[in-house]
Amino acid sequence: MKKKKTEVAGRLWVEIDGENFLGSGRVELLEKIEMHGSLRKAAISMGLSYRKAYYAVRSMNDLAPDPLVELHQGGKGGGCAKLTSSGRKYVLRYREISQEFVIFLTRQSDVF
Amino acid sequence: MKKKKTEVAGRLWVEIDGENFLGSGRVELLEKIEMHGSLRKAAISMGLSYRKAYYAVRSMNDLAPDPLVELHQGGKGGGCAKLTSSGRKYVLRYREISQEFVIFLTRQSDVF
DNA sequence: TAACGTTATTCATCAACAGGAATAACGCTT
DNA sequence: AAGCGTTATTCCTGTTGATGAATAACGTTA
Repeated sequence: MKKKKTEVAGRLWVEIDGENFLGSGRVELLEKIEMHGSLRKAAISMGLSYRKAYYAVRSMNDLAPDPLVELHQGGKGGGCAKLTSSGRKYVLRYREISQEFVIFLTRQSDVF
Repeated sequence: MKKKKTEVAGRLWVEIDGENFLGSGRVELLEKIEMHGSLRKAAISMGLSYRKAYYAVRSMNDLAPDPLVELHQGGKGGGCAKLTSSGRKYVLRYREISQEFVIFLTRQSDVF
């Protein structure tokens, strides 16, 4: 008989007023935006369609009290996307709870 | 400005060999099976199609070392479905980690 | 052996989602 | 004023998943 590997898995996200606000995908997108300074390049770099990325940013900005991303069209380079300080804070906070979650899952897996 | 309610949410499940084994829906199904002694009645009672419930039981029995549910067709009453002692143990274990998870989420929400 | 209510399985259909294509809008640069 | 590369938006289409319908298989009971 084959040895079976059992583990407790899960997903974690943040809701505002019951709506999806932040998950691992969106956080990764925010990180890529900071890295590239462009929404289009950020989307492409993580294999995401531009449209989906755009709607994600729209949704985050609409839900939060302050926008996480500033979008500028036109101008030098055609436009740009910048993470606000508020956006950076959310990324940091999400990374923290994400790490706690990994620890939680590991502990639960051990005693299953 | 409207007050916004922010909270950390999540889903939890158990995998065996990387495949979905137990989640909240399946556990509820197991409880209903124990309650009704019939897979069909269990499915209907929780607004699930019989087929989906059947495949769920199939999947669980196939993945675990021992079956969680015994299915008998024909005979008195047309057939029956019974939770095994192994199945009962999984339900209990899942309830435990599920409670821990609620505590975890509450704590994370408080400090977000 | 006919009836019964369940388990077991296949099929067709419909809706929701994902994704790409195409294009407009924008503002700085030259 | 033309060019550039981005942001902003609409449209269409293929795919996938969910769902119900229909029916076979089964074994006890009367």
